[in-house]
Amino acid sequence: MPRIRHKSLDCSPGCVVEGALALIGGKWKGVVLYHLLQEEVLRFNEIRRRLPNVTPRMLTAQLRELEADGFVERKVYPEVPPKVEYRLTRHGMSLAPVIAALKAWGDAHIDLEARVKPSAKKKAA
Amino acid sequence: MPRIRHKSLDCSPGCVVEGALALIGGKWKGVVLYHLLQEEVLRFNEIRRRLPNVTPRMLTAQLRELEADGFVERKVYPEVPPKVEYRLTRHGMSLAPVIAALKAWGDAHIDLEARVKPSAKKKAA
DNA sequence: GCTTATAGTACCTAAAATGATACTGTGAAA
DNA sequence: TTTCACAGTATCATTTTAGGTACTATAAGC
Repeated sequence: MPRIRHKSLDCSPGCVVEGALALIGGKWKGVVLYHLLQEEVLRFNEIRRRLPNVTPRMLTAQLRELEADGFVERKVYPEVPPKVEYRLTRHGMSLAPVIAALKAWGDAHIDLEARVKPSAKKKAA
Repeated sequence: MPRIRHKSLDCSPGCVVEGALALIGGKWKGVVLYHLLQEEVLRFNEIRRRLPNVTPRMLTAQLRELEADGFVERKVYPEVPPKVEYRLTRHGMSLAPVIAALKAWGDAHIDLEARVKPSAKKKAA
């Protein structure tokens, strides 16, 4: 997904829309937020199991960005084997209506069986 | 923004969230949709003027994708100089609650003066 | 005759974002 | 003793996305 990173956000008033999208627009951020909204607390591999196609590299990256943006909190237990819990911060929870709107729209308009979206132009194999 | 394009969307139920994000996650799609929701009809250069930093190349690309995804309708008038109108389709209008949620969240949580977002890691110049 | 506006296109490049694969150290379970 | 799970890293390559600049045709306005 395109990270939106204009130096100047001078496309007001609509640009907060872009700004919001930039924050949750990582390839897996939406689902991660969704699951954390559902489950309160999840460990790294618990999230991973819910996202069958994510690589640990990507999941780490997405979680770190969500953490940097203040949406999730990462709690490391000094145990062996390692134990790390992820949960939403208050700021992260404020995204609930956004995620809910996306979910509602998706449920109503996305056909999961048709696994390829129109604009995903793929050359005829 | 990362286009989401897994071959199999088997991360249900949360993955419609990703699916939805993939559709509106182009760098300028959010703002374009926002403005079209506000104004009903806009011509190419009218949109362009509302997005000070967009290049015609990018704007065309975003509009074409929105069109391919069935969100906007492109109406060409066979005139000279050219006249092309863009407006939302019914499908595009169904995104209204999503855009509204993004806008509301952004208005509440994004500081437009602080032009750089936390996760936009930029090396100290 | 020159400039402007319209709605783009073409070509090239740079910068992100994503992906594949292999690997780490430790303790417990088999 | 070998294997497993945990929570990641490291390294590499590929794919996408975005941006820059220049250019098109035509008619109207000056």
